[in-house]
Amino acid sequence: MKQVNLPTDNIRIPSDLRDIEDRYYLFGMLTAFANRMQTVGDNVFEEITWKQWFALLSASILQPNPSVSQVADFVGTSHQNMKQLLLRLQATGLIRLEKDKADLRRTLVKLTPAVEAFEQKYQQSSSHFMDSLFEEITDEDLAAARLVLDQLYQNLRTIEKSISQQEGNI
Amino acid sequence: MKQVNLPTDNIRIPSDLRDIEDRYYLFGMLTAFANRMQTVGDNVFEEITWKQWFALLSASILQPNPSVSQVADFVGTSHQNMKQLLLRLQATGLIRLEKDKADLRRTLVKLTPAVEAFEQKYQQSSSHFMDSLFEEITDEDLAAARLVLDQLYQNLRTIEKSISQQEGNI
DNA sequence: TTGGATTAGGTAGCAAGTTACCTATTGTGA
DNA sequence: TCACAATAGGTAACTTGCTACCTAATCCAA
Repeated sequence: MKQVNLPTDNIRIPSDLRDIEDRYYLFGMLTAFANRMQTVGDNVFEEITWKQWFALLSASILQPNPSVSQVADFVGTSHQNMKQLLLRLQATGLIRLEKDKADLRRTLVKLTPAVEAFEQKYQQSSSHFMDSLFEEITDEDLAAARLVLDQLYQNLRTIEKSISQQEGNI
Repeated sequence: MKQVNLPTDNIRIPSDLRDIEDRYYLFGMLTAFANRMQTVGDNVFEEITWKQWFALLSASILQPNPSVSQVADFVGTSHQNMKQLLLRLQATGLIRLEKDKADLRRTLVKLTPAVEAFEQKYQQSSSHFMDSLFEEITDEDLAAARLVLDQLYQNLRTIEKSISQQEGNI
């Protein structure tokens, strides 16, 4: 049990909570971060939301020609949700959804040339945003945090798989 | 630091995640983790969702008598959203929403005695879940990751405030 | 003490997420 | 080759999240 400083400005933390376990603290921190990240991130771009930007980034990482489900898996959401999100993204003209002629089940996510202009438009502001977000965090800190999060994510995937196997057995 | 370029149709994409800048990697990891955490977490409890559990935990941390907005701020969501979530939580009987007689604007979040039985019911499975999630992560790792996430969260709050100030000036 | 600022919350509309269950296509082994 | 499993996605109903904008209660300073 260690000392905990809960990250809130306008909420007084009762002293009996100093003993929260680090694991739960990390947990709450990740949840609150994800929640607030959406709010803040939606202010970075005019045309698209923060989640749409992350789907766009993911699709670009997975080029060439990822399917809807591949992007969904990369982002960590269901294919149903990703499809809806990608349809909205397609409406902005940044991507194009195309049936794969080689496998009629798949829908491919293709980036359009509009992405280049989009990227140029936000190059400065997005890198400024990243600089602000990672201010005072060194490369060493980052690398250390990355190791822990990698392990955490791997463990989560393991749990996820054991759950879906259980359900498959019913 | 490597440059991240959002690709157009004719730009080659790094196929390996290790080529991505650490900051973007951490970013994507946090997002994917939060997404998958909801899916996995919803399997931990029968009666309530993962988000509802986190709201319940937050309300218990903020006792005595936090308001809806205080819980919302702690969790990192809007008060409108938190109110809806707490209404569903109230329907399960674990909390009670009450007008504050001393300040008629506020709605207080009170835990009911049912929480105790709830905690007992899930004591084993939830601690087993935590053990699985943090497997092979040492206390030192945890502490290191926590320092980074604390700084990251603090930076995010700073950006959040500068945004709301900008909007206030319009 | 009154009038403006602040704070708490309500309403509405939409984006993003889930599970459950369905169809269609593709892959595979007897 | 043909039945069946696996894969990709569609539909529906629901929870969780947001912003914009509203009212009501409280606070505070002239």
